[in-house]
Amino acid sequence: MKLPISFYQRQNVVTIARDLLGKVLCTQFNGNLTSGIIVETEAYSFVERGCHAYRGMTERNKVMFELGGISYVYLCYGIHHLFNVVTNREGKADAILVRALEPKNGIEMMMERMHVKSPKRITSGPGKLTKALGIDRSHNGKQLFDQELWIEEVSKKISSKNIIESKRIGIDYAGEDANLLWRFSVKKNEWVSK
DNA sequence: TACGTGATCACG
DNA sequence: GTGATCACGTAA
Repeated sequence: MKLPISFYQRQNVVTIARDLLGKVLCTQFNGNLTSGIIVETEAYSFVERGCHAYRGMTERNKVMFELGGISYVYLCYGIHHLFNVVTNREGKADAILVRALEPKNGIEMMMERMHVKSPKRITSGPGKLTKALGIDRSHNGKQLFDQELWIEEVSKKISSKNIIESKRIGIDYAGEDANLLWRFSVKKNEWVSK
């Protein structure tokens, strides 16, 4: 079942980042379904320095200010497309970076997109999973309740004792806010990024 | 540890 | 316009 839009429109981005673990991120382009179980996320909120929206709205981050339930995809280091889920109400610019997946459907297609012959660590990192699922900036601002890009709920939920909290990666510029334990990952899951 | 890579942002 | 910066990944 696709997650309802109300899932994304709650106000606590940290809670939603935890809740996303165990959900399934899916894409379907030209009939090719690819998906993976979300095993690592990071929360970002406009109130703290780690967030792109901290200094207000720009051309790049404007979709973060829209009502939750859409994607925010941007190019990082000139090479990698990073996929985020926009949450909260209009004007409250929060988002969750999806950092790693455990591959589920369409593994052959993912290997083809990655130009590799083995699925080993094929979706273990935020730049890699977008490439494996075929996500790029053309999907920025897209509704997460549609035919090409969505997130599904599966029966089993990750219990809180199996969730590891840690500091977010690669935001040294954020000062004290870099110490927030807003990165969440599934304990002992081999697909978590290194 | 070092660096490729190009859009973006804050200057003027 | 321009230059510094960057929510990564790979090689070494």
